[in-house]
Order: sequence, then structure tokens, then C-alpha cells
Amino acid sequence: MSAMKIKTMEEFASVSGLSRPTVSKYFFDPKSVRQSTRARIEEALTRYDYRPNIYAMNQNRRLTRMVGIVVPFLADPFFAEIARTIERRCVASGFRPLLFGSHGEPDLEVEILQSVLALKPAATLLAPLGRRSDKQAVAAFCEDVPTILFDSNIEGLGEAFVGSNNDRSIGRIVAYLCETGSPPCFFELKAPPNPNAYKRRAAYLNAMEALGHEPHLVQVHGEGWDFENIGCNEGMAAFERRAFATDTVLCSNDRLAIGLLAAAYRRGLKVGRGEGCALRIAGHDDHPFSRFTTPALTTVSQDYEAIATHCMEALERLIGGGDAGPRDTVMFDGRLVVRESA
Amino acid sequence: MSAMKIKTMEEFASVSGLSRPTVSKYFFDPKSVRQSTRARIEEALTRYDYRPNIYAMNQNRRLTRMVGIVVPFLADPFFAEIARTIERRCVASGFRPLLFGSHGEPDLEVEILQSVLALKPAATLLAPLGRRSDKQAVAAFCEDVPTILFDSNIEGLGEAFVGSNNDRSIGRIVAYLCETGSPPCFFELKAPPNPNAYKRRAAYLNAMEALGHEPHLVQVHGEGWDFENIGCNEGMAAFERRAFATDTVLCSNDRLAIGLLAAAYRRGLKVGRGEGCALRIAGHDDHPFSRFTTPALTTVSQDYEAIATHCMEALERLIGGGDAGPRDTVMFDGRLVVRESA
DNA sequence: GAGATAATTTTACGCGCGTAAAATTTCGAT
DNA sequence: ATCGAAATTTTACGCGCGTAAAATTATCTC
Repeated sequence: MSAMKIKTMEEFASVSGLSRPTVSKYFFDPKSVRQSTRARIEEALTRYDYRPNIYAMNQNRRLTRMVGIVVPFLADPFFAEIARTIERRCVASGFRPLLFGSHGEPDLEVEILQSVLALKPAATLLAPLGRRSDKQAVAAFCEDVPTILFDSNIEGLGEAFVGSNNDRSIGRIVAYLCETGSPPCFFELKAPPNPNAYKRRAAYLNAMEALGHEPHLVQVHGEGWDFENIGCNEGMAAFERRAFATDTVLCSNDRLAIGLLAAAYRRGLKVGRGEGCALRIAGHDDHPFSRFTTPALTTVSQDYEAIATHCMEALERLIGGGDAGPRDTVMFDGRLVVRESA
Repeated sequence: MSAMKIKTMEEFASVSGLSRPTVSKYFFDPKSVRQSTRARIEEALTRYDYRPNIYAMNQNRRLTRMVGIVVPFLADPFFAEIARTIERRCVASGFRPLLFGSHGEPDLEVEILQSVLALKPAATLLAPLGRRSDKQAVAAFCEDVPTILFDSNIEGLGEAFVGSNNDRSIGRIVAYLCETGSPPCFFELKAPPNPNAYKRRAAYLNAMEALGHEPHLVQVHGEGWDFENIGCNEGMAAFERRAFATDTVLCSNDRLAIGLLAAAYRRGLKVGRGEGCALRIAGHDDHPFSRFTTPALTTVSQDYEAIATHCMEALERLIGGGDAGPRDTVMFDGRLVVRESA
């Protein structure tokens, strides 16, 4: 490796004895230059470690291989996990993912979309904030960048939506809970940030009605994404005021359930479905750590791999095929994961 | 808002009746143009929603306000949390953070550093993979970009290191555990990915020796960052073979502890320091979810806020002051967080 | 109101790279 | 060895923007 630092493609072309555009062609597709030319470039590459500036490339390439991935909250393990899965798939398909978290803030989401736009990505996978999103700004972004929505849908926006069928997954776990014990109450935020929560509430009400049980919503106050904390504190308060009409609680998501589990423990309530248990608690999402709660959390697994796979398929179709076709909406069924807590 | 879409600064300058460089000056510093000019631009800004392309800006600006933040694994809540804290501080100080996770892969870390370099960031905050990092590549990066290492140190690299004093925090919790019950065994990976783990092991051995107790390392096999899983499975096996010489276990980090907590539960071992408890378990880091385990995890809190604050201070000093000064190393003391598990 | 000086804007060029069109080279067929 | 088509490389220009230097405009004196 030579000591001389090569910073630009011009310099690198010069030391390989070629013109810059030829080198540029090589970096776009090594097979697009003559074999002997390729050998010269690759020989130079062993002597100097040069790599093209990706942002300068993106500025000019008609089509980049960049993919923007935007999620509402990266410190939420659910989103961290799904983002990780999608990122891996992107890399495997030869794309360059760039991950952003909106920190739950609509303004930041808009700003992120602006800077994703500046990247000229081939496409973007967006899990919008949802209710709080600046819909106009998101719509404007979708005009300019082929966008696939995931996790939470904003009707009519983007080329596709990939998510989970809350209706069916909540229906399934409600049915399971009713079959194996008393019908569940539903523990949730009164004004949740994520639209899925609304779908789940509706799904719970439907499912209970269909099974002929009276629904019990236990709605607690709380803002933001600090779900475990809300679940724990508000759960304690709910126990205090005997808010749960039955001994079974279905939580709107696993993070609330983890909080409620902690609250139950503090109240001395044994959770589970065995002998001597005072309470059953279930969640939704199959959060990466739900397997390790004590007791392990019964939940509905969102199919991370299937969602990621379908996102990538939709993405490749979007990039490959010229005609967009109608906006397609795919919702995967959750898988009931019976563990110890319910 | 006019229907016409403004894409470039040229276009925007044209509709504001000015030349592009004037507009460029405005966006660098609104006060740098005449008051009347500024008014014209801002009036135009209300009619057209134009924003400069940040990547094109970065390509040319002598100094950008970009800050690269690189962590080894974003799906680890510890890193997600510290990254979030630092990101917030960056935004508050008027920087534009760009967050990357290496997915535990040295190759990806190198690639990320390459693309961070292309961003021409004002500085970079890097939590390196550590043991598995390509040290040469990291060193080359540090030559080109003012870099502050955090969480895990690579001696001599970067302008500063900000982290936790493992020696003192492990010393503190070992002392606490010894005072309040039997001396702890130390539960860890045999070949951990993160260098802090080695420091903690050494600190444990030191602390035990200083207190006149015989140390007991329980080292388990496992690769990667799936710590809860390793902690649970290997913890089960360790219980099986009675690997823990005492009834107290200090885990190398909270994620292992969360796994071990799950293993103990499955074995029917009651964890805590009260009556009828079979085992005490403690961790290290004060992982965001450690408050919500059952029982709540006794641990040592890393001072996220202090680390983030000092990172930003070092960053501003680095950018502001011309002379770098000697590499400064700051290590914050952890805070003993006594909860229920030990 | 003319001339000098300071503040501001514009011109001209550059950043690192992509890409269409022109120029060159290569290669097979004669 | 010669010609022509195809493959390849180079020339020339553009992307969206920053910035130094030149040109313009505003401000101040007398």
C-alpha cells in the first residue's frame, strides 16, 4: 500500500493511467470496461486504497442503490429489530441502507424525509409516526421518492403498505384467552402515538363482541414512547383502583405488557396460567425481549422476516418495473406465541 | 405556497430575484446578507418551500455541522439509548447527527467509517466494536476526521475517550454484594465482543482479591450480541451443572443478567435478597429495561447523560480550538442502583 | 453633488463525480 | 495489409452547491 493518499477519482485515474470516466464506469460496473483495463484498475486498487465518494456519486447517478429506512423510534426494540432485519436484507440485495429514527417527533420526521430526499435514494421504507405525522409533508415526499410504508399505514400514501393484520392477530389472541380462561380486559393508552394501537383497540372490541363477551377497556394516560414506564406506573394505579374487571389482561403492545408485568410483581400478584396465579397478562408484537420476561410473555408475533422480505420484494418491483400498478397492501397474520404469562 | 416546485438553489434565487451565491450566503448565515435582502429571501421562503441539498452543501463547505455517530449494535438497547441521548444533544447544539450501527461486523464498521468520511463531518463520535475492529482502518479514519471514542477505548486512537470507569463501578458493586451477602461469582462470556467485558473481568478479580475472597468466574460460550439468549441458555446449563459456587451472581452486563433472570425463573429459583430467595443476581449498565425486570435488577448505572454531555463538550472543543492538545480520557463513575434482585 | 470607502452582490471557478456524444481503439473479414 | 463495424475510451458538460475575487451598490465626507 503506497503512502500517497488518493482522495479523488481524478487522482486515482491518473495513477492507473486512465481517464476518470473510465474509472467511473468501472465503479459502476466492473464488467463494463475491457478486461485489461479492469486488471489495471484492480492492480492500482491494491496499491492505493481509494473509494469513490458515495455522496458525490449519488448526486449525479440517475439511479442510486441507496435505500432510506425511517422508523418512528429507534430506541424501541421492536423498531430496532425490524430495522435491523430490513437493513440486512437491503445489504444482501446490494443496496445501501441508511437508517433514521424520528425520535417520535413530527418535525424531525419531516426533516429526515428532507435529507433522505437529498440522498436521491432508489426507494424509501418508511414506518411513519402515524397520527402525529405531517401528512402533507409525507405525501410530498412520496411524490418524489418511491416509498413503501411499513408497520403503520397512512391510507393512500406511498406505493405499498406492508404490515401486520392487527384485526386477525388480536382476534386470535382474544379467542385463545377466552378459550383458556376468563375474557381479557384491554390495557392501552388513551391517546397512543401509533395508529396500530387504534386498530388493535377496534379489533379487541370486535373480537369480544363476536364471542359474546363484554369488553373492558382500561385506558391510561401517558405521552410519548416510554411504554414500560407507563405500563408499570399506570398499571400499579389500575391495580390500586381495581380497574381490571377480569383476571386476564391483553396489552396493546409488549412494552406495555412488560411494564404491567413489573407492576404485577410489585403488587405481589403472581402472573401466569398455572396454580396460584392471580393474573394472566398477554401482549402483542413479540418484542425481542418478551421471551425473557418472567414469566415469559404470551403474545402475538409480528412476522419480522416476512415483513422485511415483502418490503424488499416490493422495493425491487418498484425499482425494476416501470409501471407502478395499484398501491398494494399486504398484511401478514401474526403468530400466536403461547408462553407462560397467559 | 406556490404550486411550482423549487428544486435547486438556482431556481430559488431566480424567484427571489437574487443571484445564487447571495442565497447561499443567506443559508450559511442569515445575518450575513443585507436586511432588505434577507427579507426578500424569507418572503420567497414563505411562497416556495425550498431547502438546500445537504449533501451537496457538505461536499463544498469547508466546515460542516454534520456529526457521525457510530455504535457497534443499534438493536442493543444500551447503545440505542446512549445514541439517542447523544443525538439529542447534537441537535440541541445545532449539529446534524447521522447515526450508524455496525451490526457487530468489522467489515461493516469499516464501510460505515468510509461513508462517514465522505460526509466530511465536523467530528465523529465512535463507539468501536473493540476487539474485532479493524484497528488500522479506524486509525486511518481518525487521521482524517476528528474523532471522539466512547464506550470502548482503543488506546491512542482518536482525540479523546469518554466512557465509564469499569474498575470502580465493578469494585463498588462487588463491595456492595460482599457486604450484604455472600461474595459474587462472575457470569460472563468467555470471548466477549466488547472490550469493556475484559475490563470488568479484571476489575472483578481485583475487587475480590482486595476483599480477600476467592473469585469464581463462570465463563460461557457464545458469539455475537444475542446476550439475553446466551444468558438464558447458558445460565440454565450453568445451574444444571452447579457452576455457581455461591448464591450471588454478578453478570458482566445487564443483558446477560436479564437472560440469567429468565433462566433462574425457569429453574424455579427465586431471585432477590429477601426471605426464601435462592439467588441474588446483579448486572452492569442500567439497561433501559432493567427497572422493569422481575425482580427489578440491581446494577451499576452508566451515566448516559454525563457521557453524552462530555462527548459534546469534547466535540465542541475539538471543533472550536485549533490545537488539539493531548488525548484526554474521561471515565465517569457508575452509580450503584440497588433494586430487588440483589 | 463628487469622490473615497465600506458593505454587499455577482462573476467565475471549483468540489467529486455521472453521462451523453465524440473520438479512438480493437478485431474480424477480406 | 486494409476496411468497417463494434467495443471501448475520452472529451465536454452537467449535478447542486461553496467561495474567492471582481464588480457593483450603498454610505459617508467635504
